[in-house]
Amino acid sequence: MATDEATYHHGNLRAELLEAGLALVRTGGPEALSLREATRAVGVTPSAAYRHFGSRNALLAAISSAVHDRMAETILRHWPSQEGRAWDRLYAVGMGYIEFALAEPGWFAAFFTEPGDGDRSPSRVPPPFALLTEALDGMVEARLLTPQTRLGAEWPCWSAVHGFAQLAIAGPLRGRSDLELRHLADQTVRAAIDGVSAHS
Amino acid sequence: MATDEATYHHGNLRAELLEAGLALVRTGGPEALSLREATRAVGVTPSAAYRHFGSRNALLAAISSAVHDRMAETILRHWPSQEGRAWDRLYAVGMGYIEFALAEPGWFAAFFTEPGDGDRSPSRVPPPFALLTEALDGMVEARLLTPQTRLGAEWPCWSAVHGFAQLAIAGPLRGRSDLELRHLADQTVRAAIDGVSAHS
DNA sequence: CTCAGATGTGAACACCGTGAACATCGGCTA
DNA sequence: TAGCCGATGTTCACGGTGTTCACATCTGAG
Repeated sequence: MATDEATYHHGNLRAELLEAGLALVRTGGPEALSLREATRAVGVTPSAAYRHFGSRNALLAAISSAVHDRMAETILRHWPSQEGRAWDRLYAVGMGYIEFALAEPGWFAAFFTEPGDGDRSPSRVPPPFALLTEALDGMVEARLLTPQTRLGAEWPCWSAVHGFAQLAIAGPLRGRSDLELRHLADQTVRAAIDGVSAHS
Repeated sequence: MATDEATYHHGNLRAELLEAGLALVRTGGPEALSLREATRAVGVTPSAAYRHFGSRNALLAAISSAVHDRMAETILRHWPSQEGRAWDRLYAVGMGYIEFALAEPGWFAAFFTEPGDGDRSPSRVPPPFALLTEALDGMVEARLLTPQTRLGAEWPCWSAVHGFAQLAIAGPLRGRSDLELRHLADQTVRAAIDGVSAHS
């Protein structure tokens, strides 16, 4: 629909601001999010944003939440469908996490945003985390993990993939070829899985 | 001394700006670094900073580099002195990394800063990384790692500790008690070491 | 049909990074 | 020793930012 209807009331400003913000963050990371530019993009005054978000940080938090959802969708797209592939599922969660981060570095940089001041949305468990716990539970069912080693296994796993993404995007691994990054990611995810199941 | 930063003419603005910047970043992270506030703190005009740093980002890069040095010092303080403690050394590197991050979250947030525009300082290998490679080489000498598994082992290790720090500072682990964090850090570092040495 | 609440506007404030022209001062050379 | 040149710091200005507050406008419930 063409957007030249000059109504005083915009209609769904909140959704469009979120979308404009997502576009800004996508290309430039969280630093590139500008309230003024986002409002400019949707043809509205800067102050209008404050009817829907308590602050720039609140908008950023909403963006971060939307990014979590998109990552979960990406991971689910690579989700092994058959039963009895517990190891493959855990591997897919790890590699999916990293692939999303490499494909959308700007979004990934906004992954952890502290709620801050004017944020009203309830902080929830990030969807990718839910997939990780599910995959780890599957490892126990498949007897690849004991209930003992299962305890707290989320954190070594999440740490490994999140850290790798950070190293590859902003750290000393930046600039390496996609092929090399994919190989190192594979090594890292395997090491993480081996690490949590070492004494099983 | 080959150090050129000492007293060109009058004061040592460069060093004092760096120190003021370190203080700013320490409490508020990289976002809190303000060229104007740093110059204000040392009693100088904003533009004066541009005689020593090409841009705000260049100052931030210098700060980041200084933070790397401080972390390396922290790690070295926990360095097992005796020979033949290869595993302990690797463990100490990992735990030292995490402890520094938890103790100085503001500094740690500035850890990876892309050089950007007006930055002239040569990008070097971060000192903590040098300690990691040294510790891993020690693992090979102690036959706890094969030359085969040694290849690229830096990345799973660094990923794990860096990711854990991120999760604990800005991510879903924020707010957990120090005791719990220390326990999870221990678990994560052990898993990382087990992971890289799984098939040795 | 009315009017109260939700939504968007306009102007203003206090910051910020950055650049250009100008002032100052110390060390090297003649 | 005189004098200049380059390094250092200042002054002023520009355009950008988040945020607030009083005001204008629209919309839906009674």
